[in-house]
Amino acid sequence: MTAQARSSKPGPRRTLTESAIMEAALDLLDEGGVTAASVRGIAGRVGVAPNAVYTYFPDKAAVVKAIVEHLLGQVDLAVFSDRNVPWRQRIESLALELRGRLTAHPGAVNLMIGGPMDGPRALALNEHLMETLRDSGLDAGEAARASYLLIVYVFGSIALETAELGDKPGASSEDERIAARLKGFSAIPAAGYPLSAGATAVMATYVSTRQYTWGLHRILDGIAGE
Amino acid sequence: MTAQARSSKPGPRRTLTESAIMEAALDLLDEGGVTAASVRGIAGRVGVAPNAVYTYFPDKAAVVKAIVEHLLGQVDLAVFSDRNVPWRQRIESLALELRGRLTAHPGAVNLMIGGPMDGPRALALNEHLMETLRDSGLDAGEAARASYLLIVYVFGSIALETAELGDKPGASSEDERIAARLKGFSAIPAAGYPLSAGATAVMATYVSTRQYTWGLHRILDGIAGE
DNA sequence: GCCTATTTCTGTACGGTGTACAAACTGTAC
DNA sequence: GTACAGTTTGTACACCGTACAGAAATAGGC
Repeated sequence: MTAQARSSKPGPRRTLTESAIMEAALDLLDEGGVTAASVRGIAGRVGVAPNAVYTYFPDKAAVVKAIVEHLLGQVDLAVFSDRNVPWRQRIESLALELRGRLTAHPGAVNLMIGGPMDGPRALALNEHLMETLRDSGLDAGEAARASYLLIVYVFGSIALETAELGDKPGASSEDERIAARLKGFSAIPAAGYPLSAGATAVMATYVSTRQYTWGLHRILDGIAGE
Repeated sequence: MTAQARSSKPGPRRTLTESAIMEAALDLLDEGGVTAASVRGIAGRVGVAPNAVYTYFPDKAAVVKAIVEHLLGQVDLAVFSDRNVPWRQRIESLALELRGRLTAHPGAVNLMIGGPMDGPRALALNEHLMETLRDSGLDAGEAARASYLLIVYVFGSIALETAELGDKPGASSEDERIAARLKGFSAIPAAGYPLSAGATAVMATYVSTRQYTWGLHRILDGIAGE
């Protein structure tokens, strides 16, 4: 409200910002998984004492929360609000976009599962999903349940797929993740792994976008076909 | 092979067993969540020095793994192998049984998500799911994908539902968990929460078995209806 | 009977974590 | 120049998982 609002505060030239901390944390998360993203590690990467972080965030959980919200914020919800596009296609786009954004940072996804997803971005995403489901002709109750189902599927699959690999650095692309997942499943033929008979094959399919999309279609079939 | 195989080893009278450690850990998990289930806490509950645990388990991860396998072992797979029962009904029973067993120990479920589920019991469960899906008339590839979808749903929903509450003690029954979940969502009317319009309502539905079953039916509809 | 081998448990310690507290520093405003 | 306020650091605490050496206790061989 006062006229003289600018960068005119006492104190030393600040070498730290919220975004610098978040970037460093996300880098560490991508490189070394959840174990690498310690407060000391974050501060060290920015070249600062560990406690300096607490000037900008009340605790480590707040840093995590900010990163999660940042990632969810990269999903442009406006694109999926076009009511000329059929609702199934809108949901599918959203699910694939979300998967793409989040599996690029497996370590961050691992952190999501631990804490509550109750930030503004997470709630907005939920809200949008509800809105789209309303266009499907479902009543409010069914739309709420379908939203639950879809959220479980989208986040559940990402969670299960990245949980095992979240702590291992360097497995960012889908191919690398599939390779890492297949390692240790000797019963699986090198090529065409989804067709193997045993449970090991199922474990291996966890990481394939193809399976993900198939499952999404089956869910949408189930929702629409009633 | 030798005839004199009995309890005839030197050493002091053991006050510790694998199962005593696992029981103490599970108790702490139920009471105080993952943070309470520390090695020091486990040992303290049994009345022993922390390092004594390492006589029976190589590390803490092994304790967790043993607990997970123990819980999965409580699910009697033989009951679901009756081929006279329709495959959909068999899968539904399995999913509900699993949910019941696991949501009784939210803290343990939280631990499951972190580590790989590659123990004998987990693989057997997978195998059984595959087998049942084969009876549905799907080919091997589709059965594998459907298995993926179902595993994601069953474990994903449990994971998402219990992640937030896993660290909070005393929320073991479904009613308590719903109450805890609803706390903080002021926009939700006290009764009939699934019908509220906003995303908060969807968040609240996470904990209801009704939603869980509804989603399961929609998935089975999607799988069967093609 | 003692002696010895073997197993279980304890004492202590190391490096790691998140974080609280007070002091030191660095800049702006008067 | 002096006072003030915001930023960063030094130090410390309680906790974590766990490695290592030694003590306690019991079995079998003589």
